[in-house]
Amino acid sequence: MDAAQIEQVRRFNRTVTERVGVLHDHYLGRDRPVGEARLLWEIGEQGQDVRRLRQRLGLDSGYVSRLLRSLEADGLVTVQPQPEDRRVRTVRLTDAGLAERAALDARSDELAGALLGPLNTAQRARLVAAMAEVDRLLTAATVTLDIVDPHHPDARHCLRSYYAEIQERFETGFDPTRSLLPDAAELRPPHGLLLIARLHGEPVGCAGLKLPPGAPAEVKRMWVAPDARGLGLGRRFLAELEARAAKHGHSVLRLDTNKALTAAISLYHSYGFQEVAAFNDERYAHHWFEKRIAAPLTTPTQRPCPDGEAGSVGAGP
Amino acid sequence: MDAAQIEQVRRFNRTVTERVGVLHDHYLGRDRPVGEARLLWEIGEQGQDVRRLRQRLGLDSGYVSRLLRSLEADGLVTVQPQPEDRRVRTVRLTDAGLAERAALDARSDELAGALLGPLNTAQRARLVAAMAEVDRLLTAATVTLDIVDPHHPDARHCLRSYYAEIQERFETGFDPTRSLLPDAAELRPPHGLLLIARLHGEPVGCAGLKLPPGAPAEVKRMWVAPDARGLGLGRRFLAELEARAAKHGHSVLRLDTNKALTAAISLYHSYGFQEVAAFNDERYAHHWFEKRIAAPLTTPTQRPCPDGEAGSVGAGP
DNA sequence: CCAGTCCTCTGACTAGGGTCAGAAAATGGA
DNA sequence: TCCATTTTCTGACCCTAGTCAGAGGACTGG
Repeated sequence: MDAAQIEQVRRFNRTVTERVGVLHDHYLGRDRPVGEARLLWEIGEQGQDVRRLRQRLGLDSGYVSRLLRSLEADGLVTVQPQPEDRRVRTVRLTDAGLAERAALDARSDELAGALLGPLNTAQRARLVAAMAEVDRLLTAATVTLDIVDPHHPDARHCLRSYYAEIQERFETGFDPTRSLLPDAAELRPPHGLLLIARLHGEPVGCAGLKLPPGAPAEVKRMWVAPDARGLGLGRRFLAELEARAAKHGHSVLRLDTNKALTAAISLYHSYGFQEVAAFNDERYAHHWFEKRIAAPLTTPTQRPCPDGEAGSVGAGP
Repeated sequence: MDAAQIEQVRRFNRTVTERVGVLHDHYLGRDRPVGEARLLWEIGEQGQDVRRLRQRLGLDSGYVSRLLRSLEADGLVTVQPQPEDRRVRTVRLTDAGLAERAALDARSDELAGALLGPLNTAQRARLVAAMAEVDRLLTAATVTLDIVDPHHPDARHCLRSYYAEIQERFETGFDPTRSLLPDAAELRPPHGLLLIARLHGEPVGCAGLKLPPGAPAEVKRMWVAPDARGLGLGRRFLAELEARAAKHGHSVLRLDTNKALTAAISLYHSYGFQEVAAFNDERYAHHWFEKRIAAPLTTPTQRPCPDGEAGSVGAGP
């Protein structure tokens, strides 16, 4: 991270907050305070629990309540207790609310149009491409990795999605009972661990690590949600797992995988794994990989890793 | 401008306002209201007139005054009337103010670092490159073109800079008295016009157009400030002049230029000009160009123009 | 069935950021 | 000289966005 990079980022921040920020307030805050507009937007067409709204926007419960009352007074929303749990209340947009939200939507489009407007066709295409890149990388930077218990709801969500995906993608389908599935205890300290990637609090990927004493560490059940692919998450998982395996004194990391997972296979290659002979008799595996790993040097989360990127459905079941 | 582009711009806006915006307030608003911080920053190390501050930040005079008083109370600035015009007051940072500004600067660096921090080396490089592109194009989009009188201070500034630059770049130097200089009347309606490009209110380029009745329109004195090159301004000038010439009923646009201005020459080629035989005896010209132009179809400022980009020192004296 | 917890709401309060209408001083042109 | 204009300052306001401390209804485990 050199001074020129820092300088460029700062210039970017200035330009963007000026240009986008000003237009943002101008277009979106036209009739309605920004807080209400944000809330109206977040409620969505389906409606939302107040609790979730608070969580997603990171707002004080009192504040949300007040905003909702204001929207209710304008006839834009209705708030009703949930039948199953009458403490939780659900907000729904009325027809007027839906119309208002649509207007907001149109204004967001206008705003975007105002940014592109003064440019010619080629410049527009370049701007949009660069924005996509910035967007993708900034999003990637907000993904957090945490160790969670395999029974945590987020973990279960990811593992279920993982099984569903490989069941569909493996040529032979996938039957969990015929695979060498690690049970939860194997992915729970001290025998191993399970990482969950979260984006804005939502689980978007998982990766397990087995740490058998006296044997190579093993990557298991690496999966990245379709929405979160292209963010370099697979690589980041591998880097994190490698660092953690090293910290536990392992000098070899290995994994097996199915031939259908081509993106994962090329990730393993590019990340420095070597294909080796089968080291287990997993019936769904076609490839076995191994990588020698070094003693830990820097903190795991900050450690840079080699360049490149790859799809992210991952290490064998 | 299609729906997918709009959608991407909106996604960009969301991500950026979230990520940059949140960090911005977190880092910069730490001890001090954002308004004061902005002002402190804008005063700069040299000091500033209150009037200019107000102008540049687009703030109410009362508000600025209040902010200044608050900074003064904290011992960060001193405000003194200008000797020449005692209505205008000049703000200068005290030593404490300079220190505070430096601290602010450091925090801006931290902020930029926080954006890059979670990424690996390759990702950082890509993010910075994409940010530079977005920055450049958004900046380009904020440049305005206006017709001004050749005697307007901004026009004089550009023309002076233009002469200074060609004097330096022409192999033989440049002596205005030996060139076919159009006088001010030729670049003033109805005989012609002079466009000034402005970025944040500062003049950053000019381009003149002669509209002799019954003869081809002629581009004169096209110049773009060094800071503003690479924004596609040269091309934009040409497109604007072409549209205006067409609107005045001209069907040919021509210009002459010096061989030292290579970037300009390639711009003319790529914009669709054909090199032709000398149509005047300008002693500083080596190349003469001509382009057939069409009747106007759409509004001049929004009309898209062919792709590409080029440097922008321009059409002959 | 009851004690503790969860969820939402209410009232009271704050800071920031900004607008508006003059007032006062300085200047410039007729 | 006098009057209009420019520039800054002051006081009186406003709204938004939020925080904090309870109150009270609804649920849950023992």
